[in-house]
Amino acid sequence: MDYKIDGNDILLEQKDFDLDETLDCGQAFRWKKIGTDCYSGYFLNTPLIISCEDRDKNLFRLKNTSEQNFLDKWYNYLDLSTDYGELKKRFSEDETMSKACSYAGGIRILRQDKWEALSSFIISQNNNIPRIKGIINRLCEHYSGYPSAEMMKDETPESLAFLRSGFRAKYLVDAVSKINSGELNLDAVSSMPIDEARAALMTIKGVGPKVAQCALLFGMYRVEAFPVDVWVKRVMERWYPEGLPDCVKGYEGIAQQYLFHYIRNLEE
DNA sequence: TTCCAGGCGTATC
DNA sequence: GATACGCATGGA
Repeated sequence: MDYKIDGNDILLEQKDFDLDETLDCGQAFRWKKIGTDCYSGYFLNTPLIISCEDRDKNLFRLKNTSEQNFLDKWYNYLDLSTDYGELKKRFSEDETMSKACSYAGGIRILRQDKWEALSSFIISQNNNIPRIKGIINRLCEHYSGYPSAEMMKDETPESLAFLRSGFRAKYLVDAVSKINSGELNLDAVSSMPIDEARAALMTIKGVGPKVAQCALLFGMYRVEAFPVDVWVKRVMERWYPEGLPDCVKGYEGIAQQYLFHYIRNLEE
């Protein structure tokens, strides 16, 4: 990771980073493509416009970003402390993983907010990505930013009708209620042993194994969490009927992102 | 029109 | 514990 200040912007040189593969791959739902290799989005309610200036030189521009903002927020959010080149090398001992890694080599796991990831993946169930984005967009427009659970304390399934989120509204309300009552503390969950953390999240109505694993992986950077959705189920049946290879051990969640992207595009 | 989407709750066995 | 089915909504 290397960067310099350029006027009001940060110029970042970063390998193993592709904006489409990282910001528009179904792990986060608030990034919008506003140009060629250019996205606009948020971490919590801090906005960012980021573009790739030179693909050969791995050069990215974070617009209107102070050095402090970059180091305090975006360095962590974009997971710049993790060497994905090293991970891919390790994963590539396995033939299928090797193909998946070279197919979408610019994937990174975003270190998202706990509540935003949990609530986003509650909304994601039995739903498609464009509609998930639409629902989250309506939520953020209504609240002028992504609302905390505290801000949503008075919501009911009826008051959330404007989201047009269908049967998922009551699940959001249950999550809000358990967090505000203190029955569930996401900071505490994030440091629990993985099985315990998953079980705690699954006390929320509408949170099953898949949503819990996504909340752990994308909201709490628990990279050993392995969400199995319809696509990853196909991956497992096709290539790993005996289970995942040893070379991804401890980083199953990151491997999952490569595999998810790989099989989705393979079957399109 | 019917089918499906980064699943889960419930009923039934 | 396994399996079948309904679920809100909207795009294909």
